[in-house]
Amino acid sequence: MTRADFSDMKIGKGVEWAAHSCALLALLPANAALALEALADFIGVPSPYLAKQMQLLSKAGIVKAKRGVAGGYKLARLPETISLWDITGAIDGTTPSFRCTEIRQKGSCGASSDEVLTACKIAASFKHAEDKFRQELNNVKLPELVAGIAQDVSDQRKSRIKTWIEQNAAFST
Amino acid sequence: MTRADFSDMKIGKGVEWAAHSCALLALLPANAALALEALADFIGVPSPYLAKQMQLLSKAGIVKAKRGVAGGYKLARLPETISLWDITGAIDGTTPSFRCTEIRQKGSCGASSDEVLTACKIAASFKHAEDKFRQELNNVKLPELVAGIAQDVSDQRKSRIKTWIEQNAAFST
DNA sequence: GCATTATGGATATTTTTTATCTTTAATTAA
DNA sequence: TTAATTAAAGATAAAAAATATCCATAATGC
Repeated sequence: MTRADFSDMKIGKGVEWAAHSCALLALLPANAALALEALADFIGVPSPYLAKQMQLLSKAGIVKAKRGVAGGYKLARLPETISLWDITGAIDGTTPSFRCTEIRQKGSCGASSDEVLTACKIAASFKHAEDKFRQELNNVKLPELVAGIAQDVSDQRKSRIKTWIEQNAAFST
Repeated sequence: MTRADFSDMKIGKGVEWAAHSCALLALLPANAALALEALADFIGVPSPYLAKQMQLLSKAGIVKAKRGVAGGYKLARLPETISLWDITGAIDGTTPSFRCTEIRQKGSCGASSDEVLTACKIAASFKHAEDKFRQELNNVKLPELVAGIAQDVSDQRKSRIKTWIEQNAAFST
C-alpha cells in the first residue's frame, strides 16, 4: 500500500457519529432527552468514545446536556440553525487544513522574513478552496440532513424508530 | 490541548514541498533538469524524504525523472496543464475525506443492507463539499502559482535565484 | 567499466487518532 | 438528606498514520 492510497484530507469518524446523533436528537419531541447509553445503542457505536463527541457538541452549544435521573442530551438550538459545518467544526476543529511552513524563507535562496509580506500563494489557494468546502457544509442544515437520511427508510422502520424513541427517551413531566 | 484544537481535514506537508518543487522546476529552461539534492537544497528540506514526493510526482506524470550523470527532474508537461489539485492528488491521494461507515445499518434500529439504496446524506454532503474544494484547486495552475510566489520577491533576489539555477541545474547539450 | 543519479523496499520514529476507564460533579426522586 | 442516576473531565493505553531515513538496485552518460 503506497503513500498515495490515502488522502490526508480526512474527516474523523467522530464527525459521522456526531452528525447521526444530532439527526436523531432532531426527531425528539421538545420535552424529551436521550441519555448517552441510549444514543450509543441507537447508532451502534461504543458509548465511552461517543461520550467525547457529545461533550464537544455540548461545549460548542449544539446540544444541551442535563445530568442526573432522566437527564441526557437534546438539541440546544433549533435544527434550522445547526449546519453540518457546525458539527464538523465542533468535533474536528476549525484549523486550516493546509499548514504553511514558509518554504519561501528556507533553503539556499530563501527570503528574509521582512521580505515576505503576503501569504504564500500556495497557502492562500488552499485557504480559498477550504472556504468553499466550508460554505458548502454550512448550507446543509439539520432538517435537510434528517430528511436525506430518512429518504430510504420504510414506513415500517419509521414507526419502529418512533416506538424506540418513546421507550428510550427521558420525558420531562 | 483539546481534541477540537485540531482539524482532521489536513494536507500533508509533502504537498507543500511538492508544490514548491514544481514551482521551481517551472522556472527552468527547457533543456535543464534539477537533481534531487539541488532541489532539496533550494527549498530547504531533507532530501531523503523529498525523494519520496518526487517519486510520486513522477509516477503521476507531473515531473519527468532522468537518472545518471546530468540527470534530475523537470516538468513532464506544460505548466499551464498542471494544477494544484494535480499535485495534491499525486502526493496525498484522492480518496474522499469523509469515510462513511454506514451508521444507518448499525444499532438497534439499523436498516438492512437492501433497504439502503442511496448514499447517506451525510456522506453525500461531504462529497459535494469536497468537489468544490477540488474544483477550486484545479483552477490554480502552475503559472499562477509561480507568479503568486514571486510576488513578494525583490529583483535582487530574483537575479540571485537565476544565478543559482545556472549554477545548479544540469543542462543537456 | 565507472561515476552518477533516481527508484523501490524496508524500517524506524513521532504524532495523531481511536478507545477506554476512573473520579468528580450535578440533578432528581424518594 | 440520601441514594440513584447521569454527564464532565482527565489520565492513559492501544492502534494507525505521517514523517523521516537508509540501503540495495536499476538506469544513464561518459
